[in-house]
Amino acid sequence: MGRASRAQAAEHREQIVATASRMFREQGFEVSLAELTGAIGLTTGAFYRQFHSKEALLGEATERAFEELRALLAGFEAAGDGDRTAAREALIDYYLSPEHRDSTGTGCPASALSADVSRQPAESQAKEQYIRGVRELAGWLGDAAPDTAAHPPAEEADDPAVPDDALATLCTMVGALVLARATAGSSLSERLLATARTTVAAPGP
Amino acid sequence: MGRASRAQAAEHREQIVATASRMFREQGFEVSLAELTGAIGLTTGAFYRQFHSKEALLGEATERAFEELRALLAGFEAAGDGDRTAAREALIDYYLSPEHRDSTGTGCPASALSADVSRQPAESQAKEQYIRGVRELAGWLGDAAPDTAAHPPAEEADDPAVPDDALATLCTMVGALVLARATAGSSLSERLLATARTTVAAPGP
DNA sequence: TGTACATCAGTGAACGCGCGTTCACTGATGTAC
DNA sequence: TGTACATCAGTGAACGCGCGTTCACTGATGTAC
Repeated sequence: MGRASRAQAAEHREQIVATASRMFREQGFEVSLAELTGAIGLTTGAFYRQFHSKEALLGEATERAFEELRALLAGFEAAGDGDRTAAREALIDYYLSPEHRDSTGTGCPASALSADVSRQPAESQAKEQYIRGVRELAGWLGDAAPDTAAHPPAEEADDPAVPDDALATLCTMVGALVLARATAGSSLSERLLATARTTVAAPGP
Repeated sequence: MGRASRAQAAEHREQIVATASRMFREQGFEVSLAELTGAIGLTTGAFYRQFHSKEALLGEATERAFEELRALLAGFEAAGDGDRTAAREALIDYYLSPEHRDSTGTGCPASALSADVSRQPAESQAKEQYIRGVRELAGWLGDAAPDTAAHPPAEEADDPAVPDDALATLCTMVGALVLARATAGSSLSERLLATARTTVAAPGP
């Protein structure tokens, strides 16, 4: 191929992170560099011109996946035009849909990467990015919650931006999605999604 | 070593399944046969005297993990001495404890194996065993639910043994556990467990 | 109960393969004049 | 604006290694008489 231009090299780096972010969510962190770089027409040698190691990519790809989620949330906010309750409901409808269940690669990394991140060492970039991303997602759910006035004052909690009911809602959403994916093909899968939708649509007492 | 007796061979098979059931939950299905058999003092050659392939082990190990869960549930029932509400509360206390979070290998396979099972083909033994196990766990939660009288008649649902509120409770429990594991080491982790415990202890409206 | 022999659980080395990583090389890109 | 040359993104082959699986072999176990 000869030497690519700086703009092309930057674009290749971008493609590697974007593709890794998608393939890691679909198939886990064990996707090989050959498969990853092959998907965008490069060889593994090119990878090492851009990254120090595969491990370095895990962190960047995790960060990228949560950036895509952030853009999705912003889209729901924009569509709601200031109505945060509507934005929250739009997210929930998407999150607990069969479409989201069946498109892991472009879906929520809090669900898709949970097992891979659990097996990463405590100091890893992937884990740090994951925790930051989950905190942000829970915070968004809290900001958008219908009963915002009921939230305790910020200084009472460890994670001031995240009220308890938002955490509980996130647990139900993530649990429903990971269970629906693992049971896909059985009647349980759709029921899990539908039941969770009903549960989180109306916040508990 | 020479030839082992039939009883020893059966015991070795038993050990392989039990060890796989634990290691797969801890590290995923990608644990190597060398590491697995090495953990009980055998070589990979011995494995193939007992199993047709690694894939065959995935199904048996998944089944075994859910058998261990069934024994745990039976233990809670026995301890409750007929009080199923107490048994349900005991399971929830265990399920959403830091101890359960930190002992994936001996913990609930519905949470520990969800990602691995999601990536298995639809017809795989592992997936079939997983679905059966999740249905049983949800059914147990439904049987033990405090408001049993409120359940709809059996013929209305796809999975007659599993009422909706048991599915919702299971989603919250599994979501809390997988998120707590992925965020272990951060303050979010304990909060997820504690919040989920409060949420599922008192069933919603 | 003892002996002769077939069985077969487990060993250990080999197989082809794909992994992450490295590196000499290529040749278009970017720069200095 | 043109020319000479240094830079460096990407190639492709190689590296050591571990993977799942196979198989000739060992020798204690199980069985037939």
